[in-house]
Amino acid sequence: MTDPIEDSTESTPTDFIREIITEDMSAGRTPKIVTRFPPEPNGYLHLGHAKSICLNFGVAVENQGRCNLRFDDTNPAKEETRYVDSITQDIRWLIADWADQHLGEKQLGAVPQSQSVGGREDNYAAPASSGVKEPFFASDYFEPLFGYAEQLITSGHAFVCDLSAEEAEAYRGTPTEPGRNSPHRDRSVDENLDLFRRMRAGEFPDGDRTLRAKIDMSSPNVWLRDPLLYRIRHVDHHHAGAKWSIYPLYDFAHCLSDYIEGITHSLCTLEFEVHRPLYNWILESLNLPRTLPRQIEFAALNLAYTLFSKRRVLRLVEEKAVDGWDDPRLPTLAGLRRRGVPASAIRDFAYRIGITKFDSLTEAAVFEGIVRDSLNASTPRRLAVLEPLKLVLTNLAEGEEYITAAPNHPKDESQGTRPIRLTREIYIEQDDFAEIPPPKFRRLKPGGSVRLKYGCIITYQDLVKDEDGNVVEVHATADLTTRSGEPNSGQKVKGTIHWVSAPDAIDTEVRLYDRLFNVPEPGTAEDFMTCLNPDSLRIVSAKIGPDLSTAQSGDRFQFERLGYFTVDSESISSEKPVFNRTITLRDTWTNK
RNA sequence: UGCCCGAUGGUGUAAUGGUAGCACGAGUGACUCUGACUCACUUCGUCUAGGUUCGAGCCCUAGUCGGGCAACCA
Repeated sequence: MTDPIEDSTESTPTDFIREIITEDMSAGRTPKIVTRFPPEPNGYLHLGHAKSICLNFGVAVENQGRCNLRFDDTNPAKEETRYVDSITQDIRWLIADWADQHLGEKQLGAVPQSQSVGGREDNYAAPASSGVKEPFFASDYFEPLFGYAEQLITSGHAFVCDLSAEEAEAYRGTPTEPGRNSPHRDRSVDENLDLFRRMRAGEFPDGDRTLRAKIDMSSPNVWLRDPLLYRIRHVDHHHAGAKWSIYPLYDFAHCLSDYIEGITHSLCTLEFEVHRPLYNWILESLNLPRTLPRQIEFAALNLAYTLFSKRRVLRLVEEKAVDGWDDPRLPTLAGLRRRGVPASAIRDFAYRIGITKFDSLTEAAVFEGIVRDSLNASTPRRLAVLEPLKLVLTNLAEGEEYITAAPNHPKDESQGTRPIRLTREIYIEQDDFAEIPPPKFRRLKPGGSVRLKYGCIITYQDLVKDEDGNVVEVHATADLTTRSGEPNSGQKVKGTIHWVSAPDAIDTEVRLYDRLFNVPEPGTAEDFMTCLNPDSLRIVSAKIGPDLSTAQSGDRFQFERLGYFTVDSESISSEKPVFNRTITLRDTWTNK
């Protein structure tokens, strides 16, 4: 395989971030591009993360660089190992065979090495080139981070503050009013150092003291008003263990984690824009020997009819609106995978939407169109009937049968054919018959004819109703001379419908997924739980043939005229495959 | 009533002082043993007002509208 990017259906995108990076490269500001994807292990990855992953890995691939996977795990109260595992798995699935060789990981168990750069001590977390690897963890940097905090104290850039959370908030002022200096702001370096070390030693209870940067309480940017650097938390850490009773906050940990890993471009979403001066302030206050990373912000993804926020998705899970984090209706990577969406479709989508600083709302049709495109090219075709109606071909005898070789793909002959058996009794889709048809109805109706896909042309004869007046059976006659290979096979009729032979038919569960919300922006509603689409999941008992009954977990098919379906990965224990509908075919008829 | 950021067809984006283009959607038609795919055609845009310039979507000023920021979250 050549450059994997060239194998994508999309050409390499250009955007303002890639322009900056290209310029930094050509100006010689950095010999190699290193980016990072820094998830917090407190939830599942979703489509919004995929945009960031594809940006960070894309930039790395295009510049022969590297993208580190780093867990931003500085808040042990909210983070869990199970999320570390799911995130790692999701990323590997998304980037495998595309950017995998650009994934930066470290040697299992490695911690940053102290090295001397230009006579100054430095900490560097090197990527592993071979051996057993694992992702990077911000929590592996707690020791050097502590050292950097001591340096900040020593140089008069940080102090220990005894204010409670409520007091600190009151001292901070408001966006329009300046804050006031903490009464502890002018402690001596020695006292600060002593207090900070005792914080680490666990001498004080949670919330008793904090380490704060000493910047400017009257800054118009509230993030520069002596922001917190460390807080006391007597909790064990899922990765670092029971060693710590103080934990660094995002602003302190993130910029230094970037630095320690040699990140050149730290790409994040727009809400961190106002943090950038602090990001730079911390790094510039430390007299670090290597080139400093540069933070650049871009707009997060918003997709119509869906929600990304972890808090909200968690509520959907907890209140059982969906069936877990990998529910196929969720925009989580795990959910999309289970839904049958290929990783390549998600990558194409990430490229297609572009990178800007404009807070946009992407139409659902963009994503859906790309999923259809990616599935259309090579997904094998099958016939399946979702809501069966019995049809009897009255001119065929019981036991009479005709076998046709049906192509597995209309444009890819290399996929070969499979046998299809036409018999006296078959099932057709309820929607494909109308006793009183609407205008331009091209399916079976009284007095009309249609073609059975891969079968022959049939002509309506009569119907059978139950006592409630529902059509329970349709009778028709088959013109066997119109079968493939027969003299009249070229005969035209207005419609073609799909069907399954009754003796061959097996009942199996098919889950028809639709959008979870019925409003474009559920996140802006008073309560998004009131916007749930009651029909987001419909379970039907469908008729499938023998060519589908042995399908394996993860297999994908197009059920002709219906959509794309995949075998549910969580239902493998049952003898028959359970199918999830990935997406319908484009439909230019139903809405007319 | 502070600071930061943004604004190009219905939507997402490109044009980096020199012809406003692409994709998706929508509409119409062709084709069709999938009302799919494919193909053809059509529709539709630079937030406002000034300024600089031979020339402004792009640069400057002011305004309007939208987003973000005052967690011991990230």
